[in-house]
Amino acid sequence: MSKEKPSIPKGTRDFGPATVVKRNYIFGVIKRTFEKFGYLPLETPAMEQLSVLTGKYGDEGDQLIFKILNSGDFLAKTKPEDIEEGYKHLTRKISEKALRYDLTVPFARYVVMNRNEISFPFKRYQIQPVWRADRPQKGRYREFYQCDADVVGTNSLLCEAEIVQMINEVLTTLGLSDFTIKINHRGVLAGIAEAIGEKGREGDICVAIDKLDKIGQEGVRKELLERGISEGAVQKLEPLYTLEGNNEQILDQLQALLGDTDEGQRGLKDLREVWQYLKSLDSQALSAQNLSEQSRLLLDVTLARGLSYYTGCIFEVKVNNVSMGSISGGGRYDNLTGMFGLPGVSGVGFSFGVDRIYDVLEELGLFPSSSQVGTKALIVQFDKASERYGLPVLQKLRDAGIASELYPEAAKLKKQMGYADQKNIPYVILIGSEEMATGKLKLRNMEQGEQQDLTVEEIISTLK
RNA sequence: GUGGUUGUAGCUCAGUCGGUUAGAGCACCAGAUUGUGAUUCUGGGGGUCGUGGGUUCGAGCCCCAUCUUCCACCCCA
Repeated sequence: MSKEKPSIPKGTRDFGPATVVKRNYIFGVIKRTFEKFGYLPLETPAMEQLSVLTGKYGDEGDQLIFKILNSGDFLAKTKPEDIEEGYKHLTRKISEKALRYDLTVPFARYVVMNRNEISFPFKRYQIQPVWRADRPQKGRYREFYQCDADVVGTNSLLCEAEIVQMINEVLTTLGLSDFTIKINHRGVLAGIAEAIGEKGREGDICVAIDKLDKIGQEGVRKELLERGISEGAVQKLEPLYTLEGNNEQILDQLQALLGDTDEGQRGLKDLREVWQYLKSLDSQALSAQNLSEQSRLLLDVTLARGLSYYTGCIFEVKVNNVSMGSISGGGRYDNLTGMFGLPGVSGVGFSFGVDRIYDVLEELGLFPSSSQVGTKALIVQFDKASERYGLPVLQKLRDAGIASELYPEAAKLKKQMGYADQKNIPYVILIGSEEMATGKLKLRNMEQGEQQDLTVEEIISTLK
């Protein structure tokens, strides 16, 4: 092998300065909103014990966890028989750590480890990358950021209502107006399964009906039958796809259908309570009208979500009229900490997918110019004398809060001007012998190509 | 994990049936212009054709493997 061309792993990306600036704008909006609702920041390690992560995301999820090979002689404890027992067995022998798959499970782990120091309800937000050994696709990366907000230690459905409020606030602040917050409840799904005579089969039913908008009613029917749901049950299920009316009317219809199932009862009661809270909060999610949906908050009985730890309300957010999957999702999990030996702590949370939001804002041209930062003025120098003269000027500009730089060498003017041009610096200040003599510096406006002779103070007041 | 797709200059892409020295635009560098960028003109540098094998007198082009890209599925932010 001769010179090796450098590369980065599949599904990962470098972020150039322009991209980071825009991403930070999104992070900023999300952070400010979370903090406004009383959530505090938390960070956890990039890697967790493998045992903390396995079994929390289902079999599919376990396969997508990036495992970290034990350091040193990772084969020291293995025997030839271990290989024959298959990769799952072998994995436990050679890997004890893994990259985090999401932020919710590490959060639950943190809560359990710090249960005595935390006062409940505990509200935290967390913005960090997560890793999935998935095959990359549009909007799907192997390393991506999640922005989670969770609250544990209360069953109150005010939390669910506030999640709706936060989603609405973040997305509208980012300039999005046509999006749908879908909400459903695991209890409703369980109640449906029971009401159609397939109690306990909601898992299979969910996976199938979740695809309704993609593969259509016939496709779902086929998949349900393949999964062993009876013909009669499928027929009873199908009227649910096309429930008519607004959210409250749908709730009433569901009441009639599932009212006598315990789980259905529980789900509907929760959902009604969420609506009640949102009404009292005068929520925009109830009042705002979308272009493409009748309501921004939409009760959708076909929303299922894969993660197996959800037990109550579940959410998913879709921006309408863009080619992008969901940009946010979450739900209530009653027993996540129970897996780590702390039962009886209910939690609810959700997550924004920044990478997807970025792509959506880019597609819709919604990044404001104010989200661009950069140098405002470049001081051009001709020689040592002008550099010496320029240094205090530079400091004065910075003291005045003006982002500025002095070109660090007496390069050709063409080169220095070109530098300003390329970095999109709007003003250039020229300090030559004439300027030093008069104290009037040349301020050149790079967009208009005009320049005027001004004192440092005049320049500062112009640029401020 | 399954099926397909992509890779040629820093970037976007041409490249005929397998045939001599692989091209263009943009970008970059230098000069025209010793105190003025973006515009104009002139010149210049830059390629192991993703990588490794194979077929052939001869491969950017055909075959195999591998990596990467994008897409569909599974699943998901």
